[in-house]
Amino acid sequence: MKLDHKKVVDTARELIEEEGPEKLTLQALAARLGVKAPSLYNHIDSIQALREKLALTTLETLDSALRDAALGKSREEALLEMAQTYRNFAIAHSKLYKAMVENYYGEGAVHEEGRIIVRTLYQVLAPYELGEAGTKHFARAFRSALHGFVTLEEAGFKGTPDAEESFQHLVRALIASLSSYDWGRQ
Amino acid sequence: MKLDHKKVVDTARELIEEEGPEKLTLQALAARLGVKAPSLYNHIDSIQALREKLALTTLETLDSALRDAALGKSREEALLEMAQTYRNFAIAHSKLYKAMVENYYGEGAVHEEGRIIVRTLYQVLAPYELGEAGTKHFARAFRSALHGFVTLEEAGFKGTPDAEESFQHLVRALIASLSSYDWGRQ
DNA sequence: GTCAAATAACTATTGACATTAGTTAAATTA
DNA sequence: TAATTTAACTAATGTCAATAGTTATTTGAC
Repeated sequence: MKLDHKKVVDTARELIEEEGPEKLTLQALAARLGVKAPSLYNHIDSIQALREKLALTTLETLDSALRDAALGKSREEALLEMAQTYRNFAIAHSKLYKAMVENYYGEGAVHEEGRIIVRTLYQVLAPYELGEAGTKHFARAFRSALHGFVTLEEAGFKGTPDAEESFQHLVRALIASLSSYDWGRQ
Repeated sequence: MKLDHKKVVDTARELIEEEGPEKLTLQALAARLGVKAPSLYNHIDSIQALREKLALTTLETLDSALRDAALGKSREEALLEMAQTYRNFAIAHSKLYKAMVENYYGEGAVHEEGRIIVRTLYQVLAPYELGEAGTKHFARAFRSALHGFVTLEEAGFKGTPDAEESFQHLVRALIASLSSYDWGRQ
Protein backbone atom coordinates (compact mmCIF):
# COMPACT_ATOMS: atom_id res chain seq x y z
CA MET A 1 0.00 0.00 0.00
CA LYS A 2 3.03 2.26 0.39
CA LEU A 3 3.33 4.88 -2.30
CA ASP A 4 6.63 5.58 -3.97
CA HIS A 5 8.04 6.94 -7.20
CA LYS A 6 7.85 3.64 -9.04
CA LYS A 7 4.24 3.05 -8.02
CA VAL A 8 3.29 6.50 -9.27
CA VAL A 9 5.01 5.98 -12.62
CA ASP A 10 3.54 2.50 -13.03
CA THR A 11 0.03 3.70 -12.31
CA ALA A 12 0.47 6.63 -14.69
CA ARG A 13 1.45 4.14 -17.36
CA GLU A 14 -1.66 2.08 -16.68
CA LEU A 15 -3.82 5.17 -16.85
CA ILE A 16 -2.35 6.18 -20.20
CA GLU A 17 -2.64 2.68 -21.61
CA GLU A 18 -6.29 2.52 -20.64
CA GLU A 19 -7.48 6.06 -21.26
CA GLY A 20 -4.87 7.82 -23.39
CA PRO A 21 -2.19 10.45 -22.73
CA GLU A 22 -4.64 13.35 -22.55
CA LYS A 23 -6.41 11.73 -19.60
CA LEU A 24 -3.31 11.79 -17.46
CA THR A 25 -4.02 14.48 -14.87
CA LEU A 26 -2.75 14.63 -11.33
CA GLN A 27 -6.30 14.40 -10.05
CA ALA A 28 -7.09 11.26 -12.03
CA LEU A 29 -3.76 9.71 -11.13
CA ALA A 30 -4.16 10.54 -7.43
CA ALA A 31 -7.66 9.06 -7.44
CA ARG A 32 -6.28 5.78 -8.78
CA LEU A 33 -3.74 5.76 -5.99
CA GLY A 34 -6.31 6.57 -3.30
CA VAL A 35 -4.68 9.89 -2.51
CA LYS A 36 -5.16 13.61 -3.10
CA ALA A 37 -3.39 15.30 -6.01
CA PRO A 38 -0.90 17.47 -4.08
CA SER A 39 0.42 14.36 -2.32
CA LEU A 40 1.94 13.25 -5.61
CA TYR A 41 4.49 16.02 -5.32
CA ASN A 42 6.21 13.97 -2.65
CA HIS A 43 7.13 11.54 -5.42
CA ILE A 44 7.40 13.60 -8.58
CA ASP A 45 8.73 17.06 -9.42
CA SER A 46 6.01 18.02 -11.88
CA ILE A 47 3.59 16.44 -14.28
CA GLN A 48 5.99 17.24 -17.09
CA ALA A 49 8.79 15.42 -15.29
CA LEU A 50 6.44 12.47 -14.91
CA ARG A 51 5.64 12.50 -18.60
CA GLU A 52 9.31 12.54 -19.49
CA LYS A 53 10.03 9.73 -17.08
CA LEU A 54 7.27 7.71 -18.74
CA ALA A 55 8.69 8.40 -22.17
CA LEU A 56 12.06 7.22 -20.98
CA THR A 57 10.81 3.99 -19.41
CA THR A 58 8.68 3.27 -22.48
CA LEU A 59 11.75 3.64 -24.66
CA GLU A 60 13.65 1.30 -22.38
CA THR A 61 10.84 -1.25 -22.45
CA LEU A 62 10.78 -1.10 -26.23
CA ASP A 63 14.54 -1.47 -26.43
CA SER A 64 14.38 -4.44 -24.11
CA ALA A 65 11.80 -6.09 -26.36
CA LEU A 66 14.04 -5.43 -29.36
CA ARG A 67 17.03 -7.03 -27.66
CA ASP A 68 14.94 -10.08 -26.83
CA ALA A 69 13.73 -10.30 -30.40
CA ALA A 70 17.25 -10.25 -31.81
CA LEU A 71 18.62 -12.72 -29.29
CA GLY A 72 20.05 -15.81 -30.90
CA LYS A 73 19.50 -14.45 -34.39
CA SER A 74 21.75 -12.54 -36.74
CA ARG A 75 21.71 -10.34 -39.79
CA GLU A 76 18.51 -10.38 -41.90
CA GLU A 77 16.72 -12.64 -39.49
CA ALA A 78 17.54 -10.43 -36.52
CA LEU A 79 16.60 -7.22 -38.33
CA LEU A 80 13.29 -8.68 -39.51
CA GLU A 81 12.45 -9.87 -36.03
CA MET A 82 13.33 -6.49 -34.53
CA ALA A 83 11.20 -4.66 -37.06
CA GLN A 84 8.26 -6.93 -36.39
CA THR A 85 8.69 -6.46 -32.66
CA TYR A 86 8.93 -2.69 -33.01
CA ARG A 87 5.65 -2.50 -34.88
CA ASN A 88 3.93 -4.97 -32.60
CA PHE A 89 4.95 -2.89 -29.62
CA ALA A 90 3.66 0.32 -31.20
CA ILE A 91 0.33 -1.37 -31.97
CA ALA A 92 -0.04 -3.21 -28.66
CA HIS A 93 0.81 -0.07 -26.69
CA SER A 94 -0.43 2.56 -29.10
CA LYS A 95 -1.49 5.09 -26.46
CA LEU A 96 1.78 4.67 -24.62
CA TYR A 97 3.78 4.98 -27.84
CA LYS A 98 1.89 8.15 -28.66
CA ALA A 99 2.63 9.54 -25.20
CA MET A 100 6.29 8.72 -25.71
CA VAL A 101 6.43 10.50 -29.05
CA GLU A 102 4.80 13.61 -27.60
CA ASN A 103 7.60 13.85 -25.08
CA TYR A 104 10.31 12.85 -27.48
CA TYR A 105 11.07 16.30 -28.75
CA GLY A 106 13.11 18.83 -26.86
CA GLU A 107 15.91 18.22 -24.44
CA GLY A 108 15.93 16.09 -21.33
CA ALA A 109 16.82 12.53 -20.61
CA VAL A 110 14.78 11.06 -23.44
CA HIS A 111 16.72 13.11 -25.92
CA GLU A 112 19.93 11.64 -24.59
CA GLU A 113 18.66 8.10 -24.13
CA GLY A 114 17.09 7.86 -27.55
CA ARG A 115 20.36 6.29 -28.53
CA ILE A 116 19.71 3.05 -26.71
CA ILE A 117 17.72 1.70 -29.62
CA VAL A 118 20.44 2.79 -31.99
CA ARG A 119 22.99 1.05 -29.78
CA THR A 120 21.04 -2.20 -30.02
CA LEU A 121 20.90 -1.79 -33.78
CA TYR A 122 24.65 -1.25 -33.91
CA GLN A 123 25.24 -4.65 -32.37
CA VAL A 124 23.05 -6.39 -34.93
CA LEU A 125 24.67 -4.45 -37.76
CA ALA A 126 28.23 -5.29 -36.73
CA PRO A 127 28.56 -8.40 -38.96
CA TYR A 128 27.78 -6.36 -42.04
CA GLU A 129 30.97 -4.36 -41.55
CA LEU A 130 29.48 -1.17 -42.87
CA GLY A 131 32.12 0.94 -41.20
CA GLU A 132 31.45 3.62 -38.65
CA ALA A 133 29.68 6.04 -40.99
CA GLY A 134 27.77 3.36 -42.87
CA THR A 135 26.50 1.80 -39.67
CA LYS A 136 25.38 5.17 -38.38
CA HIS A 137 23.57 6.02 -41.60
CA PHE A 138 21.79 2.69 -41.82
CA ALA A 139 20.84 2.63 -38.15
CA ARG A 140 19.29 6.08 -38.46
CA ALA A 141 17.52 5.08 -41.63
CA PHE A 142 16.15 1.86 -40.20
CA ARG A 143 14.90 3.51 -37.04
CA SER A 144 13.42 6.40 -39.03
CA ALA A 145 11.55 3.96 -41.24
CA LEU A 146 10.17 1.98 -38.30
CA HIS A 147 9.12 5.03 -36.36
CA GLY A 148 7.71 6.82 -39.38
CA PHE A 149 5.69 3.83 -40.46
CA VAL A 150 4.07 3.04 -37.14
CA THR A 151 3.29 6.72 -36.62
CA LEU A 152 1.64 7.15 -40.00
CA GLU A 153 -0.09 3.83 -39.64
CA GLU A 154 -1.67 4.97 -36.40
CA ALA A 155 -2.60 8.32 -37.94
CA GLY A 156 -3.79 7.08 -41.27
CA PHE A 157 -3.87 3.64 -42.72
CA LYS A 158 -4.39 1.68 -39.52
CA GLY A 159 -6.69 -1.25 -40.01
CA THR A 160 -6.25 -1.47 -43.76
CA PRO A 161 -5.62 -5.10 -44.60
CA ASP A 162 -2.40 -4.40 -46.48
CA ALA A 163 -0.68 -2.29 -43.82
CA GLU A 164 1.20 -5.36 -42.69
CA GLU A 165 2.25 -6.02 -46.26
CA SER A 166 3.46 -2.45 -46.76
CA PHE A 167 5.53 -2.72 -43.63
CA GLN A 168 7.11 -5.97 -44.73
CA HIS A 169 8.11 -4.40 -48.03
CA LEU A 170 9.64 -1.33 -46.38
CA VAL A 171 11.67 -3.47 -44.00
CA ARG A 172 12.75 -5.97 -46.62
CA ALA A 173 13.70 -3.26 -49.09
CA LEU A 174 15.95 -1.63 -46.50
CA ILE A 175 17.48 -4.95 -45.53
CA ALA A 176 18.10 -5.75 -49.18
CA SER A 177 19.79 -2.38 -49.57
CA LEU A 178 22.49 -3.61 -47.19
CA SER A 179 23.76 -5.70 -50.10
CA SER A 180 22.74 -3.63 -53.10
CA TYR A 181 23.40 -0.11 -51.87
CA ASP A 182 26.60 1.50 -50.62
CA TRP A 183 25.76 3.01 -47.26
CA GLY A 184 29.14 4.67 -47.03
CA ARG A 185 31.42 1.79 -46.16
CA GLN A 186 34.27 3.81 -47.73
CA MET B 1 -8.55 45.34 -39.42
CA LYS B 2 -11.61 43.12 -39.78
CA LEU B 3 -11.27 39.82 -38.04
CA ASP B 4 -12.30 36.60 -39.75
CA HIS B 5 -11.59 32.89 -39.66
CA LYS B 6 -8.61 33.09 -41.98
CA LYS B 7 -7.04 35.91 -40.02
CA VAL B 8 -7.36 33.92 -36.80
CA VAL B 9 -5.79 30.81 -38.31
CA ASP B 10 -2.98 32.81 -39.93
CA THR B 11 -2.14 34.58 -36.68
CA ALA B 12 -2.24 31.29 -34.79
CA ARG B 13 0.27 29.93 -37.30
CA GLU B 14 2.53 32.92 -36.75
CA LEU B 15 2.29 32.49 -33.00
CA ILE B 16 3.25 28.83 -33.22
CA GLU B 17 6.09 29.50 -35.62
CA GLU B 18 7.52 32.13 -33.30
CA GLU B 19 6.83 30.68 -29.87
CA GLY B 20 5.97 27.00 -30.28
CA PRO B 21 2.75 24.97 -30.15
CA GLU B 22 2.55 25.01 -26.36
CA LYS B 23 2.32 28.80 -26.38
CA LEU B 24 -0.86 28.81 -28.43
CA THR B 25 -3.55 29.87 -25.95
CA LEU B 26 -6.69 31.78 -26.70
CA GLN B 27 -5.51 34.61 -24.48
CA ALA B 28 -2.18 34.95 -26.29
CA LEU B 29 -3.84 34.64 -29.67
CA ALA B 30 -6.52 37.20 -28.81
CA ALA B 31 -3.87 39.61 -27.56
CA ARG B 32 -2.09 39.40 -30.93
CA LEU B 33 -5.35 40.20 -32.64
CA GLY B 34 -6.17 43.13 -30.34
CA VAL B 35 -9.23 41.40 -28.97
CA LYS B 36 -10.42 39.53 -25.88
CA ALA B 37 -10.28 35.73 -25.79
CA PRO B 38 -14.03 34.97 -25.86
CA SER B 39 -14.37 36.99 -29.05
CA LEU B 40 -12.45 34.31 -30.89
CA TYR B 41 -15.42 31.99 -30.55
CA ASN B 42 -17.13 34.04 -33.21
CA HIS B 43 -14.59 32.60 -35.63
CA ILE B 44 -13.60 29.19 -34.26
CA ASP B 45 -15.48 26.36 -32.60
CA SER B 46 -12.80 25.47 -30.05
CA ILE B 47 -9.07 25.62 -29.60
CA GLN B 48 -8.89 21.97 -30.60
CA ALA B 49 -10.74 22.70 -33.83
CA LEU B 50 -8.25 25.50 -34.44
CA ARG B 51 -5.34 23.14 -33.88
CA GLU B 52 -6.77 20.62 -36.31
CA LYS B 53 -7.39 23.31 -38.88
CA LEU B 54 -3.77 24.40 -38.53
CA ALA B 55 -2.56 20.82 -38.95
CA LEU B 56 -4.61 20.55 -42.10
CA THR B 57 -3.39 23.80 -43.67
CA THR B 58 0.19 22.92 -42.76
CA LEU B 59 -0.20 19.60 -44.53
CA GLU B 60 -1.60 21.40 -47.56
CA THR B 61 1.25 23.90 -47.56
CA LEU B 62 3.76 21.07 -47.41
CA ASP B 63 2.02 19.20 -50.21
CA SER B 64 2.03 22.35 -52.31
CA ALA B 65 5.77 22.72 -51.79
CA LEU B 66 6.26 19.09 -52.79
CA ARG B 67 4.27 19.57 -55.99
CA ASP B 68 6.36 22.61 -56.84
CA ALA B 69 9.53 20.67 -56.19
CA ALA B 70 8.54 17.84 -58.51
CA LEU B 71 7.32 20.14 -61.25
CA GLY B 72 9.16 19.62 -64.51
CA LYS B 73 11.13 16.71 -63.10
CA SER B 74 10.54 12.99 -63.20
CA ARG B 75 11.54 9.76 -61.55
CA GLU B 76 14.70 9.81 -59.44
CA GLU B 77 15.19 13.52 -59.90
CA ALA B 78 11.63 14.30 -58.82
CA LEU B 79 11.79 11.97 -55.81
CA LEU B 80 15.11 13.41 -54.67
CA GLU B 81 13.82 16.93 -55.00
CA MET B 82 10.65 16.09 -53.09
CA ALA B 83 12.60 14.47 -50.30
CA GLN B 84 14.88 17.45 -50.00
CA THR B 85 11.90 19.78 -49.95
CA TYR B 86 10.14 17.71 -47.32
CA ARG B 87 13.09 17.87 -44.96
CA ASN B 88 13.73 21.55 -45.66
CA PHE B 89 10.13 22.30 -44.80
CA ALA B 90 10.30 20.33 -41.55
CA ILE B 91 13.47 22.19 -40.58
CA ALA B 92 12.36 25.65 -41.69
CA HIS B 93 9.00 25.27 -39.94
CA SER B 94 10.00 22.92 -37.15
CA LYS B 95 7.55 24.26 -34.59
CA LEU B 96 4.72 24.17 -37.09
CA TYR B 97 5.64 20.66 -38.20
CA LYS B 98 5.66 19.57 -34.57
CA ALA B 99 2.23 21.12 -34.04
CA MET B 100 0.98 19.28 -37.12
CA VAL B 101 2.27 15.94 -35.87
CA GLU B 102 0.64 16.42 -32.47
CA ASN B 103 -2.72 16.76 -34.18
CA TYR B 104 -2.10 14.10 -36.73
CA TYR B 105 -3.38 11.20 -34.70
CA GLY B 106 -7.02 10.39 -34.23
CA GLU B 107 -9.83 11.02 -36.60
CA GLY B 108 -10.90 14.31 -38.16
CA ALA B 109 -10.06 16.04 -41.37
CA VAL B 110 -6.31 15.62 -41.07
CA HIS B 111 -6.74 11.89 -40.87
CA GLU B 112 -8.66 11.94 -44.11
CA GLU B 113 -6.51 14.51 -45.89
CA GLY B 114 -3.23 12.87 -45.00
CA ARG B 115 -3.57 11.21 -48.34
CA ILE B 116 -2.85 14.36 -50.32
CA ILE B 117 0.88 13.83 -49.98
CA VAL B 118 0.45 10.22 -51.00
CA ARG B 119 -1.58 11.37 -54.00
CA THR B 120 1.25 13.63 -55.10
CA LEU B 121 3.67 10.76 -54.70
CA TYR B 122 1.44 8.53 -56.82
CA GLN B 123 1.77 10.92 -59.74
CA VAL B 124 5.54 10.90 -59.54
CA LEU B 125 5.61 7.13 -59.20
CA ALA B 126 3.39 6.48 -62.20
CA PRO B 127 6.26 6.08 -64.73
CA TYR B 128 7.74 3.26 -62.67
CA GLU B 129 4.69 1.12 -63.35
CA LEU B 130 4.78 -0.54 -59.97
CA GLY B 131 1.17 -1.57 -60.18
CA GLU B 132 -1.52 -0.57 -57.77
CA ALA B 133 -0.19 -2.50 -54.79
CA GLY B 134 3.45 -1.73 -55.48
CA THR B 135 2.77 1.97 -55.80
CA LYS B 136 0.85 1.96 -52.55
CA HIS B 137 3.57 0.12 -50.70
CA PHE B 138 6.35 2.34 -51.96
CA ALA B 139 4.44 5.56 -51.37
CA ARG B 140 3.77 4.55 -47.78
CA ALA B 141 7.38 3.52 -47.32
CA PHE B 142 8.76 6.73 -48.78
CA ARG B 143 6.51 8.94 -46.74
CA SER B 144 7.20 6.91 -43.59
CA ALA B 145 10.93 7.31 -44.14
CA LEU B 146 10.70 11.06 -44.68
CA HIS B 147 8.43 11.65 -41.72
CA GLY B 148 10.34 9.32 -39.45
CA PHE B 149 13.68 10.87 -40.30
CA VAL B 150 12.72 14.50 -39.80
CA THR B 151 10.97 13.61 -36.55
CA LEU B 152 13.92 11.73 -35.12
CA GLU B 153 16.29 14.36 -36.43
CA GLU B 154 14.40 17.03 -34.51
CA ALA B 155 14.27 14.84 -31.41
CA GLY B 156 17.79 13.53 -31.51
CA PHE B 157 20.52 14.06 -34.02
CA LYS B 158 19.65 17.56 -35.13
CA GLY B 159 22.69 19.66 -35.72
CA THR B 160 25.08 16.77 -36.20
CA PRO B 161 27.13 17.47 -39.29
CA ASP B 162 26.26 14.16 -40.94
CA ALA B 163 22.46 14.33 -40.54
CA GLU B 164 22.21 15.60 -44.08
CA GLU B 165 24.36 12.73 -45.27
CA SER B 166 22.26 10.15 -43.43
CA PHE B 167 19.15 11.58 -45.02
CA GLN B 168 20.65 11.42 -48.49
CA HIS B 169 21.55 7.77 -47.98
CA LEU B 170 18.08 6.85 -46.76
CA VAL B 171 16.42 8.55 -49.72
CA ARG B 172 18.84 7.20 -52.28
CA ALA B 173 18.63 3.68 -50.90
CA LEU B 174 14.85 3.74 -51.22
CA ILE B 175 15.00 5.19 -54.71
CA ALA B 176 17.53 2.53 -55.71
CA SER B 177 15.18 -0.12 -54.37
CA LEU B 178 12.72 0.86 -57.09
CA SER B 179 15.01 -0.98 -59.47
CA SER B 180 16.57 -3.64 -57.26
CA TYR B 181 13.61 -4.64 -55.10
CA ASP B 182 10.23 -6.06 -56.07
CA TRP B 183 7.67 -3.83 -54.40
CA GLY B 184 4.85 -6.09 -55.45
CA ARG B 185 4.46 -5.24 -59.12
CA GLN B 186 2.95 -8.69 -59.81
C1' DG C 1 13.07 2.30 24.01
C1' DT C 2 12.90 7.34 23.50
C1' DC C 3 13.08 11.46 21.17
C1' DA C 4 14.34 14.42 17.21
C1' DA C 5 14.18 14.70 12.41
C1' DA C 6 12.53 13.49 8.14
C1' DT C 7 8.67 11.95 5.42
C1' DA C 8 4.23 11.93 3.35
C1' DA C 9 -0.21 12.81 3.74
C1' DC C 10 -3.78 16.54 4.15
C1' DT C 11 -6.59 21.30 3.33
C1' DA C 12 -6.69 25.67 1.36
C1' DT C 13 -5.33 28.72 -2.14
C1' DT C 14 -3.49 30.76 -6.43
C1' DG C 15 -3.15 31.52 -11.21
C1' DA C 16 -3.62 30.00 -15.97
C1' DC C 17 -6.60 28.11 -18.97
C1' DA C 18 -10.92 26.97 -22.12
C1' DT C 19 -15.47 27.71 -22.35
C1' DT C 20 -20.35 29.59 -21.70
C1' DA C 21 -23.93 33.09 -20.67
C1' DG C 22 -25.68 37.31 -21.18
C1' DT C 23 -25.23 42.07 -23.00
C1' DT C 24 -24.37 45.84 -26.21
C1' DA C 25 -22.94 48.21 -30.21
C1' DA C 26 -22.01 48.05 -34.98
C1' DA C 27 -22.86 46.44 -39.50
C1' DT C 28 -25.72 44.36 -42.83
C1' DT C 29 -30.01 43.72 -45.20
C1' DA C 30 -34.94 44.01 -46.31
C1' DT D 1 -35.04 53.64 -42.14
C1' DA D 2 -36.08 49.72 -39.36
C1' DA D 3 -35.11 44.92 -38.30
C1' DT D 4 -31.89 41.47 -38.00
C1' DT D 5 -27.64 39.57 -37.81
C1' DT D 6 -22.91 39.84 -36.36
C1' DA D 7 -19.05 40.44 -33.42
C1' DA D 8 -17.29 42.48 -29.80
C1' DC D 9 -17.47 42.93 -24.64
C1' DT D 10 -17.76 41.67 -19.27
C1' DA D 11 -18.57 38.30 -15.94
C1' DA D 12 -18.53 33.80 -14.38
C1' DT D 13 -17.58 28.61 -14.13
C1' DG D 14 -14.90 24.52 -13.95
C1' DT D 15 -10.62 22.17 -14.60
C1' DC D 16 -5.98 22.16 -14.33
C1' DA D 17 -1.00 22.31 -12.13
C1' DA D 18 1.34 24.00 -8.52
C1' DT D 19 2.52 26.07 -3.81
C1' DA D 20 2.07 27.10 1.17
C1' DG D 21 1.26 25.68 5.50
C1' DT D 22 -0.21 22.00 8.73
C1' DT D 23 -0.26 17.51 10.98
C1' DA D 24 0.44 12.73 11.74
C1' DT D 25 3.43 9.03 11.00
C1' DT D 26 7.63 6.89 10.28
C1' DT D 27 12.55 6.55 10.57
C1' DG D 28 17.01 6.69 12.73
C1' DA D 29 20.47 8.12 16.18
C1' DC D 30 21.58 7.62 20.86
